[in-house]
Amino acid sequence: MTADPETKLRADARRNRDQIIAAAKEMFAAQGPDVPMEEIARRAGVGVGTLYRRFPDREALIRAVAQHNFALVLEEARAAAREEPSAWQALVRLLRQSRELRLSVQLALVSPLAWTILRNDAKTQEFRDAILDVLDGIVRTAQQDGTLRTDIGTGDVAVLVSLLLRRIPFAPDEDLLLDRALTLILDGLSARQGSPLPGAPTSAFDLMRAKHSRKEAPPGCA
Amino acid sequence: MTADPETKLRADARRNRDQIIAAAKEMFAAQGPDVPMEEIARRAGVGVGTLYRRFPDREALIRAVAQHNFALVLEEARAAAREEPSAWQALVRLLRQSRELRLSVQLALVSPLAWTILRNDAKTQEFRDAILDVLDGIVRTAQQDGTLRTDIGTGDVAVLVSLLLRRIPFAPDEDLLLDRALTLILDGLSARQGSPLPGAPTSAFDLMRAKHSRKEAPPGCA
Amino acid sequence: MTADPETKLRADARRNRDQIIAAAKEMFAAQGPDVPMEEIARRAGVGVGTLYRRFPDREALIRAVAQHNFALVLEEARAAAREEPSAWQALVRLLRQSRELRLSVQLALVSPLAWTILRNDAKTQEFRDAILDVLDGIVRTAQQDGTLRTDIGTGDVAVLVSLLLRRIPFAPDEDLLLDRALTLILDGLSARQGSPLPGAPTSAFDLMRAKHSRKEAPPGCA
Amino acid sequence: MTADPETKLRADARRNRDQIIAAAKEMFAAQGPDVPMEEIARRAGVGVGTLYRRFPDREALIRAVAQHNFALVLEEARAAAREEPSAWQALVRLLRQSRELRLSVQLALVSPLAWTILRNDAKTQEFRDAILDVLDGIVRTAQQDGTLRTDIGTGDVAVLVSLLLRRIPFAPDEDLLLDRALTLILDGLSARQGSPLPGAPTSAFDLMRAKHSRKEAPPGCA
DNA sequence: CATGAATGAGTCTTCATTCAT
DNA sequence: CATGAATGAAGACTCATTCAT
Repeated sequence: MTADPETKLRADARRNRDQIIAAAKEMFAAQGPDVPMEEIARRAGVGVGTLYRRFPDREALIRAVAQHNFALVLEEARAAAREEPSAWQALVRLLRQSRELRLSVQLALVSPLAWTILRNDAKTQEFRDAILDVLDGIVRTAQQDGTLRTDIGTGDVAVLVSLLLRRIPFAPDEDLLLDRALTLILDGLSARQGSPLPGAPTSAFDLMRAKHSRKEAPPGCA
Repeated sequence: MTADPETKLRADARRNRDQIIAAAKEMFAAQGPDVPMEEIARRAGVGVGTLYRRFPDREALIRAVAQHNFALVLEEARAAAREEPSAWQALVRLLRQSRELRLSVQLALVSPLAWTILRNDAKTQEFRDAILDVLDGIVRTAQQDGTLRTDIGTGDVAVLVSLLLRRIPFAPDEDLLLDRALTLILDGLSARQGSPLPGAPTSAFDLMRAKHSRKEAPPGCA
Repeated sequence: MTADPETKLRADARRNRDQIIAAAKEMFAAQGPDVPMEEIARRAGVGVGTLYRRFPDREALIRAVAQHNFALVLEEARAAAREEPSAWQALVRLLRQSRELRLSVQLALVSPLAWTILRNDAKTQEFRDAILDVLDGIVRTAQQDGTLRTDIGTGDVAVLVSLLLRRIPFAPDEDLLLDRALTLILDGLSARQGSPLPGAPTSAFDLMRAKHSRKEAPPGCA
Repeated sequence: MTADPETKLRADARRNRDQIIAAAKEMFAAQGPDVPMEEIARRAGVGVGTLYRRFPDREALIRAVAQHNFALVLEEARAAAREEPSAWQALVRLLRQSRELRLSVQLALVSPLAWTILRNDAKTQEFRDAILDVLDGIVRTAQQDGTLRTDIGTGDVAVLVSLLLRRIPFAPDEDLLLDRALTLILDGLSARQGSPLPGAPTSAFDLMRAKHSRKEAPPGCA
């Protein structure tokens, strides 16, 4: 639909671009978003010059990596909605898959720098909204099916997703731990029960609202 | 009970030390653990030299801030265990309070650098273990009271705590959202119900195990 | 025959490298081995960055300068051995030339820092040994010719060489003074006479032995 | 004769002063004249404040250490002249002793910084001249005795002394090596023989001349 | 007076970005 | 168009010196 930079590139140039994004993704994951540009270039097997030709500065690279990741998540979400027999199962898969995407996504969430950059990036927001859209469909259907509590909204689910994307400090066997946490959370989501929740169901729109307050630093920034 | 470096310091030196930690805490929170040392010094109202006299390098400062924060959390946990009428309520308070400590704690969790530093810091580990100890008492009591699921362990609860310590990307009204998430999670923890969980209850000890594998980089590091 | 780092460099890079070494040599001589890197860079007509690209730190630069100098001395020694009609004359020329190399060599001998660095540098040791080798040939021949005392060894001569490499404090007309000292010393070396010497002739090997005790600080270090 | 700062000091203050000079002498010898002032203070067992009360800055400390050392050398020279049966033997002892004073003196000769400071220090010059004076007496007498070559002057001897004050780079068994070198040099000095020397005998005055060109940087300085 | 805390200027070193080859 | 060399600004850290306790 959109993706200009991905089209119209000579084969080799295209390959370079992909290698750079892959390299950056790994290094961002491992060392945070301030790894030296030169190291990214080296890992990608190109010179710095080439990197800079493709991405004019670090911000552009961060944006590109984030978009790339969000696109994968969106793909996954659509596949879940499409392929799973029930909305609840789609939800389960989504939460679980998201966790698997953790390693590639979290990079973008980790640093206040990246945070600010992405908050102001239109394309990233579009992806996010598209993902929320898909999630919204799943949530509503699950609630109609009677499998999901009706006192919650898509936003609430999104929040839980985002929590599950993080690393656990110092933990051995992180995967199993997160798997168990996921199950506990799903139990909290199921229709069977109900502590009263504070506030009103948080809609997808509530989260999208965020984009109206562009240019803001993350809360807590000086 | 308290650490050595905190005692036996001339009055003014002591005050400086405190101001530096406070300043670092805020700036780490706002900008991540790589804010210029000079800015921290400025915010603390001292010269860089003073900062370096007290903390020989950035690592030492990060450690000090982390220890300071963990001490607060431990204090809170003990207060909750002591003052609340039931273990369940202690647990609820703990989860909620921890969330309030979020801003000060997360700083330490955010960067791969900080991660590695703290993973290898003995004093930090001691604090963590002490906190897990308190939590362990609460969890066992709540399970005996029949308010907490018995197929989970202290470690599982700790994981949920740590998840709730994070920021939510792009979210407006973060506090309300996390409050709702907390409630959902508590519902998942309550004794009323039970999806089968993968693995066995994760004990406090399971998490403490981590300390045996010192010196390791965070998983994902190259 | 020549070192690796000197080859395969783009023409301009190579020129820069040479200029940096020349500049460092002069400034080390004039101000000691702790002149600001930036001044060296300025004198070489490059930015600091360039200097650091070529020599990762001060130590590397010191090593490079020392190797460069030792290579010159070795060249000189070989020329003397090759071109002079007698071994004695080669010896005289060597002692005299060495004195001329004083300005460039002494820099490396002056500071405890440089001392330690070079003592642990393999390439520097190789050069030193090669020089001793040439000297050894000259010494033995001169002794067979009956022009050089036979109760001394190559090491003894080397010691005298190294003494003549130094500056004389506060002296006006340093060159003439050293020239006279050199003559006096040569008189002491000539076969004509002989006070008994303490110990046995010091061989080249005796000096090379030093390399077995690597990593040692200069005698006198705390 | 002169020494004001050494008089009129309370006993403890005096002891402090001595300890500081001793500490500085050792550290200058071991690490060069730019060791941190604080380390000198620590080794002397006093606070920096005390050090600075006694010596307003590094230069003053360097001067004090140098004067202290020169005073020792002067003492030695006088003792040699007074106690030895012949001038030649006094000369031998002087050269040998000087070598023993090496460790304490060389510190002052090592760095271009110290060099410049001392060259401009009147008291240091006085000491040097007094030493040359004593040496001059010895030299003249030895020449009259017919034991010392007459084509050399006191300055020539002084140059040889100063050469023997240095360290030998990388050498094992430095002491024996210098002992042998000393003997060779003495052989060059003895009256028995005579290569023609360049220039004229260098008098003590020739060396003293240096003080007329105050404020000059060491030859070779930028 | 002694002490050691505070200050800040001075260096080293790194890295984003530009540009010649 | 790719490369990697050059640049210089920015930040870490040290240490001489001053000054409050």
